[in-house]
Amino acid sequence: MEGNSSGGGGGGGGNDVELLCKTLQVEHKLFYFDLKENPRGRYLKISEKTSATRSTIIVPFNGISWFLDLFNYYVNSDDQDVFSKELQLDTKVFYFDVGENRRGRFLKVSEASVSRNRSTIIVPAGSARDDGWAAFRNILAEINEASRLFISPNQQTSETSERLGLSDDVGAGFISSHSSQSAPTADLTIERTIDLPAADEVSNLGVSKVIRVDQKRFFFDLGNNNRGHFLRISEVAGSDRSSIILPISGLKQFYEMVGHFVEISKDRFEGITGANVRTIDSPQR
DNA sequence: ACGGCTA
Repeated sequence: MEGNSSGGGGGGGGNDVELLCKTLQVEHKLFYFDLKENPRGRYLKISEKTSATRSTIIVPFNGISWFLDLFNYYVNSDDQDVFSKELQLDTKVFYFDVGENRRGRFLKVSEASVSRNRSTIIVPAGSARDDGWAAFRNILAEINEASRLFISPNQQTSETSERLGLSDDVGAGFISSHSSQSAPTADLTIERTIDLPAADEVSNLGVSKVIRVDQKRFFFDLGNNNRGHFLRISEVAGSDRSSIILPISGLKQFYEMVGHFVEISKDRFEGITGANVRTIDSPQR
C-alpha cells in the first residue's frame, strides 16, 4: 500500500526531481540511492531491493554527511567494539545496530518518524573486511561530494576541504560512552582542515578551521580585501550559508563578548547538551 | 542464492 497522498498529477512516484541516482549491489541485495529535490528541499532516498522485498528510508539532506560518518565508524571500528548509534535529524530518528546470524554480520539502519511506519534497511557487512559496508560508505561519500555541485556556486568555499580530515577520527562528532563526563564543552567538536592544493580556494590564508555543533558547521577563514584583514565566520546548515565578517581590529572585542556569554550561560544552561548523536548500549558481545 | 529486522 503506497501512502502517496496525491493521486493525479505528474507521474505516480511524485514529481520530485532526481538529482543523482546510484545503485549498489551487495551480495544479492540491490541498493538504490536517489538524491531528490522537491519544493520542500532535498533528501536522499535509499532503497533496499530484494527479489521479494523493498524497503526505503528517507534521509534529510543535511543528514547525508552524518550517515557517511556513521558508516565510516562501522567500517573502521573493530568488530567487537562497535556500538549502536542513534541519529536524530529533524523529526526523525535513525537507529544503527549491528547484528549477526548464520548469514553473516549486518548493519540495520532503521528510520522512525512520527506517523509513519518504521522502515528499515539491512546492509550486509560483506564477505571480507566489511566490504559491503565500505562500498555503501563509498556511495555515500560520492553523493556527499556531488551534492556540493548542486549548491549555488557562491555558497561554496572551504566546505570542500572539510571532509578530508575525517579518515581516522570518524567518531569526531559523536559522544562516545567512554567519555561521558569530560569537559563541559564536550559537545563542541573542532576539526582540522587540510590545506588543499586546489587553486580555487585561495582567499583564505591557510588557517581555515571548522567547528561542528549539532547539524551546523561554522567555518573560520582569515581573508583580506582592500579594507584590510578580516575573519569570516560562516554558518552552514544543510544548503544554507550565512557569514559574518569581522575586521581583525575587532577580534578581541568579539572574543571577550563570547567569553562573557560562555560565563553567563554556564549558570543558566547547566546540564543541557546540544548533541544529537548518542551512543546507546549493546556492544555486539 | 540467500536473509537478517518488533508491526
